[in-house]
Amino acid sequence: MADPKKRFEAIIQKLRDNGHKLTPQRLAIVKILAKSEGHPSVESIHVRIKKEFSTMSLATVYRNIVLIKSLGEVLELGFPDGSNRYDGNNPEPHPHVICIKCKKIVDPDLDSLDEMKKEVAVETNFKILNHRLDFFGICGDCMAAKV
Amino acid sequence: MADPKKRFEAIIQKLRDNGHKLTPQRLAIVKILAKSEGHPSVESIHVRIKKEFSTMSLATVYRNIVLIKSLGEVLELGFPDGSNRYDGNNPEPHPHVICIKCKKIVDPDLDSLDEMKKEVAVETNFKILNHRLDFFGICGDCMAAKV
DNA sequence: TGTTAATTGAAAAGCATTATTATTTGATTG
DNA sequence: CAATCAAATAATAATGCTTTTCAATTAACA
Ligand SMILES: [Mn+2]
Ligand SMILES: [Mn+2]
Ligand SMILES: [Zn+2]
Ligand SMILES: [Zn+2]
Repeated sequence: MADPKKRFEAIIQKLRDNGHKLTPQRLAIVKILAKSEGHPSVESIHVRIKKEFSTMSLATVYRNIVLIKSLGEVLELGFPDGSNRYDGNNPEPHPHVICIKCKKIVDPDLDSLDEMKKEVAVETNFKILNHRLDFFGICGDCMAAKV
Repeated sequence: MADPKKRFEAIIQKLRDNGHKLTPQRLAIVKILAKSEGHPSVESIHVRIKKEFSTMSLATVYRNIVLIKSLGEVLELGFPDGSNRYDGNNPEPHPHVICIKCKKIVDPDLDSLDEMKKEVAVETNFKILNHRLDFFGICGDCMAAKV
């Protein structure tokens, strides 16, 4: 895991470099994304910030995520059911392990993926630019909690 | 690739066994899914069948896909942008290679995934039940077509 | 401090999918 | 080979998440 403070600074600097204003709402969103503990959703970001800024609009969270995404500083994990989770701590594509019970999302250590990518490129004659790998299952906590 | 005729029969039999009627609309949908050439979308299935049944409703395509999915006879590839593609020829989870230019979807041969799944299970203490692996890139045809 | 373009909040619009409902129809039975 | 009836269909309305709109606000810069 990258240092959240360094990630925060890096994202802020990127915003500055591209001529974007640093509003309190924006800073609050970046702060949460820099850590991305548990891979937050738009909704959970909104709820957390509302405690401090009661007028914070959901549209503002969406808008800022679109902006930060366009700068390549947050990884969006969009799911077919329409839900989205974010990782601003590590914005590069990487595998995820998702608990279908408690919705926890974890970053596993896996290095065999690069080799796999090369295999696929050779076999299919594609130029591979990106990838997405999700494992779905039940986490240890939820297994233990089962009756 | 499985034999489309055998897949067609298998899906039809599954429908019969579960007490579902075999309507002409349903048979037309199953026929396309059994082959799943190019991993069709709801829209492309609808367009193809409309040529024969001009009154075919889009809702009917959706309904039947939900049904066939519930019987485990089609794999749904849902994308974050809301689009969906289907594979009724091989309904088990498997990797896909997707061309971002022409939207072609290909099934690569990859066997190292099972091992990876075991690694992840051990490392994260999850019980892995399912997975999704997509590679995004540009296919040979689109590379060649580039000016 | 004043100027200005970016950003915001609130509400409306957009859009793929799902639900509703009246009508039609496949399958079963005798 | 009809009659029956639950299942399926077509058409349309509703849903729910995300984006857009627009007037008001504000960060940045001189
Ligand atoms: Mn992650
Ligand atoms: Mn496939
Ligand atoms: Zn869990
Ligand atoms: Zn292509």
